[in-house]
Amino acid sequence: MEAATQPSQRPMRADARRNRERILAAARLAFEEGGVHAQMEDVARRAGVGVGTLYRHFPTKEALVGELVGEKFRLLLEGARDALDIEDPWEAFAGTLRRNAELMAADAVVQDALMRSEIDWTYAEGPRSELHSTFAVTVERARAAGVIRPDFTIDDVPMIMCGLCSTMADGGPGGAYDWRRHLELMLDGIRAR
Amino acid sequence: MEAATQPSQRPMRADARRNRERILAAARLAFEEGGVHAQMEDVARRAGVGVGTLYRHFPTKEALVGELVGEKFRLLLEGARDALDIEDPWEAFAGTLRRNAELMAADAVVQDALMRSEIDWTYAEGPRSELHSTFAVTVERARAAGVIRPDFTIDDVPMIMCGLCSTMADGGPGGAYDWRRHLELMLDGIRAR
DNA sequence: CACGATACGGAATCTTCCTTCCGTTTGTCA
DNA sequence: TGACAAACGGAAGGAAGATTCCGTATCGTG
Repeated sequence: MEAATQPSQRPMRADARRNRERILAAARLAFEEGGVHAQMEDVARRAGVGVGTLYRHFPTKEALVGELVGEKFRLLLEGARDALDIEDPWEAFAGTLRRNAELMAADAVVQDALMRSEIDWTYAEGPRSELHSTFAVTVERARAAGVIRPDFTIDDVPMIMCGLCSTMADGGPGGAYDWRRHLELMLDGIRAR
Repeated sequence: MEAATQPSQRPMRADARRNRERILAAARLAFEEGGVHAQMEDVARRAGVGVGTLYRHFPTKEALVGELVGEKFRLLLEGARDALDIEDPWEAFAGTLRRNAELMAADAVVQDALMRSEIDWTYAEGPRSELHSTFAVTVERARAAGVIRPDFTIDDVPMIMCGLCSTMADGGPGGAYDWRRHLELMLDGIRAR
């Protein structure tokens, strides 16, 4: 979330800082809608800058997408952290999955990111692994409390989110799938019986 | 599975018929591995023909992929038909999902097809809708028997398969996801309790 | 076996995007 | 305000793939 160009150096010119924000805002918008398919030129246009400027701030499309994915994962991480304060073990677990699913539903890039491997994970690796280990605590707590099936592990979570994201992103031959229902079905499969 | 070029006309030259088969075989192979990403030139090379010949038989990549998707859906349809002969309503339902999931796992194009909307469904529409209505019978039977949750409908099935396919196709940052497990979790969520 | 009609091969063309380059503009500092 | 580095804009350059074109080779028939 800070300068991507220089690790230190003088503070970055005012217009540059402003443009960087504009670009990120435009990218959020463009990628929310079009997923990875959104084009660099489109992002530039929305930001009101030339492509050259866009590339001055983010050396490749991957870097730009990576920044957004990282941003999203930081939000997911927040969700996982908040889960630690929720008393009820099932609520902590299921509630967080629901909340974070909503976050994922909000934009298409990250859905694409979670599904296609075409994205350079290095940009979001930090938040991703931290999310993993943070939510692991909640999973363990739920299991210890006996509210989820005993064979469930934190490693099942990414898979579930992957499946879920695909139902958000797509929406078969008809209209759109009801991904919230998909999640509820899955939660019922995970809950101890 | 018959001539795509002419609705009637004279019988198609011997070498042409042979090449058509070769192309389909090569395409099956190439697309099984690479999904929609497999390239037309690659298909042609594997078939031992030039791209020109490939295009003589299938006017676009979409047409070729469509043919394969249709082929796969015909297999899925068979699965759904066989389900009608299975006594136990739960076995008929769950067993068919398992069997057809295996079929889907066998090649990547159709997974892509089920997920991304980038594919022209007209080519597989027939088998697809027939599959839908055929399996609806088994779903209804399972519900009537009280072995699946009462709010489950046939329309939930494509969504589930979509989610499932994404876990086959991808396999997150680590290796590959265990999609069979994904299916079992989901089945547990669907089964009546 | 000779002659069209068909089919073939694959280089060339077209498209779609991402990325680079460089002449111009703008912010900053003295 | 003048000088200079930093930043800008957007036309041009590439790369990857799908698709077309057309001269050549092959099949099927009289």
